Amino acid sequence: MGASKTEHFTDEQNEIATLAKALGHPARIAIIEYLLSVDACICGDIVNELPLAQPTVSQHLKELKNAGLIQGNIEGNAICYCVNEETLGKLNNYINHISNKITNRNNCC
Amino acid sequence: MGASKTEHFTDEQNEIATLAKALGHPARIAIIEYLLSVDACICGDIVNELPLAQPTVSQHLKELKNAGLIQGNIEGNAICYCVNEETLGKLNNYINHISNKITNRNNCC
DNA sequence: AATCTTCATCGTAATATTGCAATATTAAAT
DNA sequence: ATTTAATATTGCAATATTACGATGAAGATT
Repeated sequence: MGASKTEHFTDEQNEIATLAKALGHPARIAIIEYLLSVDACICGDIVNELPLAQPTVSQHLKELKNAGLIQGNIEGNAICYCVNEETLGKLNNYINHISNKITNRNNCC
Repeated sequence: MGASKTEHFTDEQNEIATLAKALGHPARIAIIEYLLSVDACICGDIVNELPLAQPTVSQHLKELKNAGLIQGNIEGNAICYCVNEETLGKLNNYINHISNKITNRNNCC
């Protein structure tokens, strides 16, 4: 198949899965880290930071954008990118939430 | 291609991407949520909780296991599953960490 | 021993992802 | 107007993922 049966799951489950999936590639993790490391919006030069060809980087940026994890602003010739605080915060809240639920009361594992 | 160029990224980037990828499917989010909701190790019956066939669930469990997000203990005929606190904690720490880095100082976005 | 239960694995089809070369687009610079 | 620079899109090949029926393996039940 290859297509997920998203209709059988809750909106939240699908939403979180989409965010996690968007972060499920080292290049995209690297992009997020880079955007955060410069602590500002980045116009261009993301391609130079990654060991991947320009179309590949562009594709990864697109996926991060689709998931809402980054935003891009057209700045004349270039495009300024930055991390979307709200979306990353949503994922953060979720992971925090489920992490706090772990108790492993009867720890068979 | 279809294969990620993992060798060009740091161990941490690859590790986090692997964890995120493992959570990048609603069924696997549902599995984690279910394991946490019962607040215990679950022997079997995960298949009954999901709208997917048994081999499919087994496959998803395998991926979660490979990523280290869950553990499975053989309990006679059945297998007891529970969430691996350490691994989920690692992802939680990471997301917390990068979330805290957001400042969007010159907010062009 | 034969059967049932539980879970994993195999095989396979459908689809998605990854990566890049080639090309297109758009705005700035000349 | 041409050229340059930055990014997106297209098209394609290689590989991965998702899903499930069929089958296998191993302990439990009868």
